[in-house]
Amino acid sequence: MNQSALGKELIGIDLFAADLASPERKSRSLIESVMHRLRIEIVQGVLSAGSRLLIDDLQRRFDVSGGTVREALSLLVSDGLVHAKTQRGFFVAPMSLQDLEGLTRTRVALECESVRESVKCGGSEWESNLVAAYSELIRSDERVMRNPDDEFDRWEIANRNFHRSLIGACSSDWTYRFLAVLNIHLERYRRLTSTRTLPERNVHAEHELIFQSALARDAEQCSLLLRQHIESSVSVVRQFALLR
Amino acid sequence: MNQSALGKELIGIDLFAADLASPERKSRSLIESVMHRLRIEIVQGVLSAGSRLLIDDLQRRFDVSGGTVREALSLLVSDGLVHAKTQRGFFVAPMSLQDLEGLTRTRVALECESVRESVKCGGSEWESNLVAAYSELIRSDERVMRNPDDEFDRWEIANRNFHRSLIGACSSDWTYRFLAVLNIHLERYRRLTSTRTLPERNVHAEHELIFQSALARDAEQCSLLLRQHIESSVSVVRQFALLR
DNA sequence: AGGTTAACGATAATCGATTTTTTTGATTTA
DNA sequence: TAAATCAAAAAAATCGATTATCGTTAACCT
Repeated sequence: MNQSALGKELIGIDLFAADLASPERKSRSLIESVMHRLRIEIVQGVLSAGSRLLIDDLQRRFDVSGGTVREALSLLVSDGLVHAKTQRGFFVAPMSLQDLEGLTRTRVALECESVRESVKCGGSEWESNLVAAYSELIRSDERVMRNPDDEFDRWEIANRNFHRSLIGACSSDWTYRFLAVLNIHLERYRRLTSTRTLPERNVHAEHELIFQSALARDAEQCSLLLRQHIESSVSVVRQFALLR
Repeated sequence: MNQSALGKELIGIDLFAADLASPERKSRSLIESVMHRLRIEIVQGVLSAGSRLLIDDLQRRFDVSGGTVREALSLLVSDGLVHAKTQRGFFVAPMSLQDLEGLTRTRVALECESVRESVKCGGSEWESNLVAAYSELIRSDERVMRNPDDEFDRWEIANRNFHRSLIGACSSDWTYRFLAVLNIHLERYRRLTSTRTLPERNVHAEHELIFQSALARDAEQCSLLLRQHIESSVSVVRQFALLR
């Protein structure tokens, strides 16, 4: 990665959406630990969208003081998973079809523009990273076909890495940051479609076309395919008719 | 505005970058008040980029408890003005040329894509809002020529409103949110070019062309002009050669 | 009955003190 | 000299208790 540090040691928004539960995420403080646990519970839907986050409850549940809970929640406001209203507490960010569409449109804007730039100005390092990420994704594709339950999480990581390396050449820390936020929210919607079965539509084929157009340095084509790829994954979720 | 509430009452990121000091910003809690004051000091450079934010100092300076300061700082992590590192405190977000470029690239991606959509699908409401915002901007242009010092802040607001109404038809809450974050950071860079004199290059003419192409429903042209407009405003700041 | 106020329980906000952790600077050791 | 050690000093993290605010219900008045 040619990126600057992007403050791996900074706390706040989560840059590694997919591997939420990865083991090496050792928390160095109670605040961080509570923040992390809350994030998982929100993304997984244990704490349901829109519901209130009562300090007292959480304080008891996590066996920490109120202040610690409040600070963890305040930090979670960063990635928009938690909303805060003055004098009336914290809430899990609500979900809605409108929100999902906004999420997607914004992702399209950022990711498609970035891939255009990357394809144009990506060097050999970008190219080899991309190739590596793609072949890892294919391998993961096969594995996940064989036994979906065990491999799904790893497939998601491979998928995310592929998307990241597509835009790896040109995007800024800010773009990364925002895409990370969008991703963690999108993951929340994906988990709503409970069944972790692999999508019926041929994601695999879509990836292949995107990959090839990137290598062929066809920026416009690549961007277009990527847009369709992203947008079509919405319609899958949309079928579940989220209310509001 | 056709937007959903976008939680005006939510605290966290600041959606009204320009009118930081506007009077009706009554804070309903100490946390909010401290957060607000800190935000102003950071954007204005009173607290310099990269510097440490010591709890003890701030606690004394604002005459509140440490916990209150910590929570205010944690909330400021949302809009990236404050960085937090576990067990070693809070910092003012650093500034660098690279950061400025990333900020700009990301803004271009979001704003240009949004304007494309808006120009395509904007209805009469969008159009009349745009016309209103533009004419207000012209009026502000004139006023600010006459006496720059007094009117500058108001011009910035008019300018921001013009940009917002350009993309008003189609963009999502997420896009708004991100653009607000980018804007407040860009404002920090603008203030670095101390002199609040109006830009030499003809911003006025650029705005006019953008406005006209929007009304003419020439999405591509409008997007292109907007891109150039945004990018050229960077080079102004760039001259000041921020180090690091 | 309709609306206003009063009181109370629940919850958020805030503080001051205490405990950990990091940083610093002097001293020792290889 | 450079690295390692260790003991304050500084700062962050955390807690438990207190205070302020909100929402709801009950009493009250015309």
